Amino acid sequence: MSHRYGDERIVEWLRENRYHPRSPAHGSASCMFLLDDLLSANNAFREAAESGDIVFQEDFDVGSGASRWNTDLVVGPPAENAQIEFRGDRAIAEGEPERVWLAIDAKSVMTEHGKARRNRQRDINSFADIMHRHYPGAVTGGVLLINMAEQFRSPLRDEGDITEHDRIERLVRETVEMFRDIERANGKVSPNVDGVGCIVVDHTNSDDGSATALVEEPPAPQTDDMVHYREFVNIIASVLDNRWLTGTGPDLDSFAEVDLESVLNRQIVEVASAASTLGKEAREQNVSGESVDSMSTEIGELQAVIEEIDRRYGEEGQTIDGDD
DNA sequence: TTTAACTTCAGCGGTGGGAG
DNA sequence: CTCCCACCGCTGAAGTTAAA
Repeated sequence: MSHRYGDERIVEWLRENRYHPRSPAHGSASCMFLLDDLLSANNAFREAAESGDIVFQEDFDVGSGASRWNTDLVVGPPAENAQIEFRGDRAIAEGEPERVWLAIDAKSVMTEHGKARRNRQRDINSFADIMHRHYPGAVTGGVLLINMAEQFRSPLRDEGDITEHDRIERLVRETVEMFRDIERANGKVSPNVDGVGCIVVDHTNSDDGSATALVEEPPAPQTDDMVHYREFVNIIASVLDNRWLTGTGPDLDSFAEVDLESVLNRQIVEVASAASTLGKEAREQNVSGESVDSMSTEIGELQAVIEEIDRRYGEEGQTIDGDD
């Protein structure tokens, strides 16, 4: 049996459930489908999940005050005393993560596209920013459900008040472009989002819900587009793999076996993470020796990685062609 | 168990600025 | 002037958690 992707499954969900804008149910469904897609797309991710090295949690709270964010889905290594539970036939257990390796926010633009898309764009940017402030190396992604039906029955409007979307094709094309244009991290550790996937559907939300369909022809993203849902799955899986799952960390003995660039990136994440903890303690004027030690250790390991890169590929270690 | 209090969410509409 | 559209913050039902 071949894997069924989240874009098809969310359409089926819309057929079988009543969409309500005030409910987080559709967002939650999207996230679980994406989780299944990632488990299917990447062996290292699935193996880590099956062995319980990583767990997922929905509605995960990050930060406090103005930089508070409730994240739809996070994945990371489990906390020390976490209750871990495998449920159904999903290959990953649910539980409290110690750190965040992956964070996903699901959003939808079903009607009033012109206004809603701006709001969702802000949401995605601010989500990625806040997430990275608390978990510097977190891989972040947004799943966007975009409606292309010409008519839409909003449960928030009066009975019989059906919204007519004139020029819906243009609206959807511009909405997709807007999410494509959001700045990407491109595999680097950055405050930007790593990927955004747009799922375009035709959903009137009236009683004949059977009409709901996945839109695959333009203006829906095409297969090579980075906002195409399946491309998005690949991007997220790949960054996740490179940053957290490949190699064994900055262990000098294993340098020969792994890609030094991913070791370097990963160690920078460790330094940033330690700096985040130390900085917070400094702000609260309550610095622990443990945090200072940890910061020093991580910087030392970063130094070791840099030296190894220099030793292997630096000017001293190889014949330089030509003159200067 | 039921009920109440709280949080979250996409979308609604008032508003103001710019174009015609 | 009028018309249009983007911006911004508020809304209120669904869902969740806590209380009774």
